[in-house]
Amino acid sequence: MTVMPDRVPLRERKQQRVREQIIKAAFELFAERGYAHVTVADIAERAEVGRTTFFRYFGDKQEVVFYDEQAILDGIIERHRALTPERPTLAEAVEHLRAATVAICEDVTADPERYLAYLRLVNETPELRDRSTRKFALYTGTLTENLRERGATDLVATLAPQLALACFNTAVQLAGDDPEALPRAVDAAFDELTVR
Amino acid sequence: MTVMPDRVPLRERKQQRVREQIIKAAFELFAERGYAHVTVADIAERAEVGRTTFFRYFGDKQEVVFYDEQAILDGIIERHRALTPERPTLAEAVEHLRAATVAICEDVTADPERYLAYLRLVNETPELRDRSTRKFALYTGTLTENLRERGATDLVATLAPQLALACFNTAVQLAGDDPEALPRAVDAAFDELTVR
DNA sequence: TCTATAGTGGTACTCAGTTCCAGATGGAAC
DNA sequence: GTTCCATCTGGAACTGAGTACCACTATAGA
Repeated sequence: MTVMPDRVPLRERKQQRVREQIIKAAFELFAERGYAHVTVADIAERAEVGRTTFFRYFGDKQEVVFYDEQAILDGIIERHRALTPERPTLAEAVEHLRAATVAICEDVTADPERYLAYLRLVNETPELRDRSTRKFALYTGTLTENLRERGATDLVATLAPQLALACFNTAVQLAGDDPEALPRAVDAAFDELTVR
Repeated sequence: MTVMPDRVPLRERKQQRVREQIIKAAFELFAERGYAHVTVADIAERAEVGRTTFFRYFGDKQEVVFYDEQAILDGIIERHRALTPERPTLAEAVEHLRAATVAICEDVTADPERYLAYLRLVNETPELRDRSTRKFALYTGTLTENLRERGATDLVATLAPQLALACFNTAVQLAGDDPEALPRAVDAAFDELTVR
């Protein structure tokens, strides 16, 4: 998934390994006992690192769940930045976000097993649901900045990502636990939307 | 604000007083030092109750911030339930939600001082932002149920509240710290939205 | 006035998250 | 290989949120 430049220092490879160990240990334990019944100490122990190290790699217990998603969505934002036209109307902005949103869905459901595990975990844990929406707010915020830089009006720049998010959330709900259905559901939601 | 039935038992009146004391103490302290630098023990002490009692009244430290909002928005949902037509199209559903959303804004900004204090508090505290969005998700969920009961399709029932929320969020961002501007901003956002 | 019941607050606990520090380790220079 | 520096590690000790338990008190109702 990540492209390795030649001559990766030993130190960085080691850190990468530790990060993966922690994520692996965490997801195993969450699957076994559920998020609430796993302590950070448990994760650290199974990953064979100190508790302190866990917090150095992931700011808090929740973050370990979202580490992957971060990378995927960063990529989407990058792609979106390149594609958005100058001074877009709301309709144009929404149309470009539709493409980006469908792309997100395809990335996210590329590994259906993992996606479902993630979905189950987040759905059954209120804290994680909260955090998940924080992530999304962060992305809409970044997309809004992109649109402003491209000369969109304040209203367009703010509203377009919010509408896209609304369609995405709707699609996630409607698709339920069928990853295959997600991209089509996104399209269906966007189809209902005709903006000025 | 709340209608008192005659013959309110002493016990209940006392509990009401305690609840108000806690809320008052909490908002005072948050204003003085910021959310993060106030402990639950501090709040309990100023409200002259035990720490245990705080947690009995409000499940956690965050909840005390949102106690009022809960009541206001419950009212809106009640109102919405009464007004929604049978088998609404997406356009109809959105139009009714526009009215409900404007009403929310008017209620919320009825006391501008309080609204601004609340806004500042939530904006500067990530945890509270998270929790706030959870509340909203709860409302969209309830509105979706209402719409389903009224015979709306799954897509309409799910999408309409999400779109309304998108407009609301957009309006809050655009209005910034000017409570007066909020209802107009909501209308402006909805005006951009033409649905099938 | 008496009694069942519900609310109160204190104590002690678990766990998340932070701070500090001493020791280990990789990288670079010689 | 040796030395030195910067960085990473994990342990210890701490704060604060949230929970469980329990003895005490005050209210409602007879």
